[in-house]
Amino acid sequence: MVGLRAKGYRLTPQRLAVLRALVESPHHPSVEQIYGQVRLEHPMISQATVYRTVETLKEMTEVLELEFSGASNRYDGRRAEPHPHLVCRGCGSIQDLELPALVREATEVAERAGYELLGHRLDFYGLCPRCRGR
Amino acid sequence: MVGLRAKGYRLTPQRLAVLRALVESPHHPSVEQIYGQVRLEHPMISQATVYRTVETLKEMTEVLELEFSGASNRYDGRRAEPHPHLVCRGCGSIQDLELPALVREATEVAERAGYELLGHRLDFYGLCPRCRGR
DNA sequence: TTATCTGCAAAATGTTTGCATGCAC
DNA sequence: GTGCATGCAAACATTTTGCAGATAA
Repeated sequence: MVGLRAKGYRLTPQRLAVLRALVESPHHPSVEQIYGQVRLEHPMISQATVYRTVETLKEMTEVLELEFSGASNRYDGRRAEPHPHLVCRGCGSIQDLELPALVREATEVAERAGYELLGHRLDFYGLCPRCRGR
Repeated sequence: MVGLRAKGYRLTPQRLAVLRALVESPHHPSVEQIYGQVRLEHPMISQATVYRTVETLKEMTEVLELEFSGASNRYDGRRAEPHPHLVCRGCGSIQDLELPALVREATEVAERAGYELLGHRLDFYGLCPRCRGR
């Protein structure tokens, strides 16, 4: 699964648990949330291990990291290639968007500028329908 | 200038200096860099004041903040509305992009999802022409 | 067997805050 | 004169790291 072994990494129970938590959640969880989930079955795991595993998976391009300076980073274990998101400033929820034309067009522009493109961030911040009501 | 006074804020030398540093730099400086610049003329200013001023200007929609979790946030005092950027992972340089059609289209999509839109982030990460050579 | 991984605690980083003093108005 | 702003240092939040013991291969 995901080829940790194939790439020379050891397949530890902790890594499997973090990976499962990431793949099973559609909510773009933070390390804190992954930690809480994983601890249900691995009470002895440490946050440091979660941080390290997430970093490893990021290097393997198996998760996508969304950085937030004021708050915790969030992780997408379901779609590791960069893609657009809707981020609610009220409740912190994050949902995926499908905008393939946008991504394609944007990518072309960046490359035309002479950049070797490594990734992108196409995120929209606002209030989700639920949070608008308050 | 910029109407700090008009909005009920006091016009202090520190605030003016930070504002000037922001408007004069096209490099999307960090607080650290603004601090270094401002200190040339105000040796007694503190970093806390720069942080507080930048926060104030952000609330006034006079600067745009670009968050980076691993590194310092960067600030654009020349164009406060959200707009696309090219960010070099090698040297950290940031340059503005003009993609009005992209922004318009993207905005429509987000609003169609029922969001009250507050801002967005359309950034591209890669290696600039200079850094590609290394 | 052995190099990698883990848990723990401490450190590092960027940012925010409390408080006494200073200054814009 | 009054209250907002500043400087300083301490507090904060998140993430990273050093190290000794554990474990996958």
